[in-house]
Amino acid sequence: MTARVLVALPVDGSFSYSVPEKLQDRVRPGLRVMVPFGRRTVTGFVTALENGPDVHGITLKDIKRVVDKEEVFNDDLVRLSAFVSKMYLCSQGQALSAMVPSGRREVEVSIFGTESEFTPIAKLAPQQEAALKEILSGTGLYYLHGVTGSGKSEVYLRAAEKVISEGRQVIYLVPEITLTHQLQQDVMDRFPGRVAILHSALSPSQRLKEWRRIMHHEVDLVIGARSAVFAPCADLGLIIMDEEHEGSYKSGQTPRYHARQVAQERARMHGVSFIMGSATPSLEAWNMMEKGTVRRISMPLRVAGGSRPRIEVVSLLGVEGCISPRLEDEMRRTLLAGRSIMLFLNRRGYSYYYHCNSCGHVFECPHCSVAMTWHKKSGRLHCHYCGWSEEPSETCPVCGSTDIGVAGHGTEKVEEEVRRLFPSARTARLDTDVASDDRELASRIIDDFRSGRLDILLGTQMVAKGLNFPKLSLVGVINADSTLSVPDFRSQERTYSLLEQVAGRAGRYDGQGLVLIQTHRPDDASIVAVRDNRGAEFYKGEMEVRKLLGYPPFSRMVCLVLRGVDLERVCQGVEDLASVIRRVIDTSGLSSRVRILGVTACVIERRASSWRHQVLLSSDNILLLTALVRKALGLWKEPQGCHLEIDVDPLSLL
DNA sequence: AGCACGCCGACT
DNA sequence: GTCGGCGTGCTC
Repeated sequence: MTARVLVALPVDGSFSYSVPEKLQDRVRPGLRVMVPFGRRTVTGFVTALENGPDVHGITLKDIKRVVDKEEVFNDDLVRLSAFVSKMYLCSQGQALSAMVPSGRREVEVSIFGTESEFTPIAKLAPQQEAALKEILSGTGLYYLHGVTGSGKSEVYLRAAEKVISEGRQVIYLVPEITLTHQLQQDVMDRFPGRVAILHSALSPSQRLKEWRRIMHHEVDLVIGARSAVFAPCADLGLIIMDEEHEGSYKSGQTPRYHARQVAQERARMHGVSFIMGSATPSLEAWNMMEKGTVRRISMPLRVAGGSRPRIEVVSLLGVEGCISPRLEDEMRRTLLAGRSIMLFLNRRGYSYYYHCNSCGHVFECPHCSVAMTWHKKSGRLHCHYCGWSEEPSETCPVCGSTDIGVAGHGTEKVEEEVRRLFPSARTARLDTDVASDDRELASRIIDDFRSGRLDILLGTQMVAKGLNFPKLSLVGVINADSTLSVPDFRSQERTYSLLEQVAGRAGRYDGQGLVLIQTHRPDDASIVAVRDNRGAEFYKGEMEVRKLLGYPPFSRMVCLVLRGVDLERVCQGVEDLASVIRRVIDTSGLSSRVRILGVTACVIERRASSWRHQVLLSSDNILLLTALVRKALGLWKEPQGCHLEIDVDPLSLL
């Protein structure tokens, strides 16, 4: 007997091994095994058993050891791994390793908060009723487009209940940070004992335990972040993705898959529905709605009540420091009234962009409409999309001011200024750094702010999500430009989404809330759209820009990043790679469908003492493009000491 | 990804 | 003469 095995290495194809006598009754498809490969021993995934002593007339090696007693993947996952491999340019074995938990021994998951308090099921509002009806009327792709408070979650849960009542399972995807205690508790109350929560704090062994429960259909609903899209539900009946626009759905490691894309394929494979939802859909999703690939279900009303806060845009032009007089004024008023303030410090841009301090003009590439990056070494501005570079002018081309240069306020500076202006206010800062190295401190800060022991909270994006602060009545966005000026064509979209998240949390503000958005670019479409509550206009305009420039969603991109310690080799490497790709494009007659956008240094050219250069490609058809790249990679070898990272549908190019 | 095989330059 | 660099190819 022989076994067909996929190895957990970047090696294409499957390999046959003979099953030794003593392992005959222990080797089955769905199990991991250890196999000799070259002169090493590696993990393999058994996908099939075959008869016959050998396949290609070569003597087969023996399987060394069987890792699992019970299956850890099924045929559906093997088929899904084939898709991931093709789509994201990795081996099928690598795809499977990304899907299956690495644990070996099962470890019980401690269950917290099992006291299931009975939550009365509320009657659905008409718009929820209508949404649910439409979703349950057929099978397909749906998008719940509605603000926070429009009651999307209840629609998800009702749809899940229906599917579960038919004996099928549901995968419920949420962004990493949204996996809060509250949501876990709600779901566990709703489906007692039949839920698996795949949160990031689970050890591989605990994850494996949950994984098996899912496989055995001991749970009906799986809730988790990105990787939960691979949950081994044999009776899958529905996939849900909340906050579809969130960047955390895209993996940062090989394979760099997007859970939305995988979910879409998986739903198709199983013939089940896929429901997404957000107040601020990604442009990719928006495009699918426009084309009719995804059915849009609008939920414009706030079921939970409350209204949108007042939103005011404050120009930073001529403002000294980072708190405008207008914001300072409102802060004083708010503190005097005994209410609390949240200030958003959008994370500072990764790179230096060039901007005019008097009119706010940002120097953009004339070909790409993307902010250019200031390079100290060359003293020039560079575009990381097409490679264009130019000498920065001495004066602003818009207003003629000479007050131009590198921009950006650091977070420490803002904190310092707040403490100087409001020395008696109780102020705290909370960002990803604080949260990651001291979780307890982070939750204490949140508690203190909620209970009124803090007056001012300086936070990054992370505090914008799902938090409910009773005394909060003023939100200040310190500098909306910091997301706007990232050298990336998606910066507008991100800015809109972030500001709308802040603004759209009506009913979470105490009384009549106020949002003050400080910016050098008060007329930017993304900011105006949030101020005037005109999302549809923003999408329309942004879609036009993307179409004009041939950016996603009107094209698909692949970014190939070569990194290595030796700059010479890295440069030579990407040049060679680009010419191989050019050759493949020409020989396959695809010059009208595939474009090399640029061969450039990455925006972050040096990281962890490695140089990074990239080849950026685009096409109207992603599978055409990935097939072409696959072909080119077969004709090219990494220079030694260099490593290639493949990013299909990159979300950011840094 | 590793690791061997094999082909060219500068050293005991 | 050989040690060792790194391009090339293979792994059931």
